[in-house]
Amino acid sequence: MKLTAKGRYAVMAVADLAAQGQDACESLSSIAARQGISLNFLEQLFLKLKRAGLVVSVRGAQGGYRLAIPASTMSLDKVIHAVDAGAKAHGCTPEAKLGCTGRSDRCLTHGLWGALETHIEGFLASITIQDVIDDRFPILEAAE
Amino acid sequence: MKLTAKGRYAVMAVADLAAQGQDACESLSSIAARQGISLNFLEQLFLKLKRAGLVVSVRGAQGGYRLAIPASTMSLDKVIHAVDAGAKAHGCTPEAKLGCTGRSDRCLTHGLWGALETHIEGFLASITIQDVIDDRFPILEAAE
DNA sequence: TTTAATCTTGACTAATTTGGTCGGAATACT
DNA sequence: AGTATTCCGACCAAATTAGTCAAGATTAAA
Repeated sequence: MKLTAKGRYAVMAVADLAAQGQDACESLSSIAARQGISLNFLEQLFLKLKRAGLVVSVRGAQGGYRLAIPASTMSLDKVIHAVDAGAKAHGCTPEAKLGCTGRSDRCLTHGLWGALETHIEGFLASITIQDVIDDRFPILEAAE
Repeated sequence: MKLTAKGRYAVMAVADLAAQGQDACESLSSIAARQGISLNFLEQLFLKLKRAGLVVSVRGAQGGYRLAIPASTMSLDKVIHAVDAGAKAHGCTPEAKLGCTGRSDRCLTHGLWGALETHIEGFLASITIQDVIDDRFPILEAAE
């Protein structure tokens, strides 16, 4: 799970699309204009979002994109995973356990990073695009 | 808050040091040997850890590093912040709110990334080096 | 049937970050 | 004096990021 600007832009763009109405069909150019994101960059993002089945495209003139599932069931981790696909899990957990067992007698942080990953993912999974539109975050303890 | 290999190495190294005993004075070469980390790289990390007041150095022959505070009070976020200093906060919260207000009528993800950051930080703050040594993680729900 | 709007796709790139090395001082113990 | 160690900045290669460009496919409208 990476938390990059790309993921943030994707969330912004999807939220913008959803804010136009549940079944609104919006062109990328209008989203780009509203959110101040480059059109070409948006295309890149929505291509991945489409492949992930989060949005559907309407081709041709007057075309655009539409949500494939309701905003209230579209969790943030889905959106972020879609655009940051192939994100290598950090930590020593991937298949080969690189430099973990075998080198030192015991990798002290082996399970830790996995637990952290799980934690973050759980948090993002608990928030939906609808929550973002409504400015409502489930657990916002001490955030400014 | 960045979660990079550098931060993980730092946690590993500090945990290794702490595992040698609360007031043990260990040279970086022995830690490097045990953990399979390059000596030069470790120096870089411990320099920052020292500046952050987490460890104290003993120069000269037979010198090394020692914990500056008990392992049971050294939380992971302190360690990670120390080595990943200057980490730019991601999101639109830094000073100028780049491309946030003023461009679109409202930034939909403004508070969100801050909340996420807070959340991760809280998680890391709840775990201490002692916990890592004891292989005990506060809340390990579904992690392998 | 044109035409124009729009999506689709992959290749490319400039800048930044990451993880790490090198070489040399400074310092302190023996 | 000699040696082990920390200190510290410069440097570097590879990966990643964020983003551009160009060309093509598809469809709606005129």
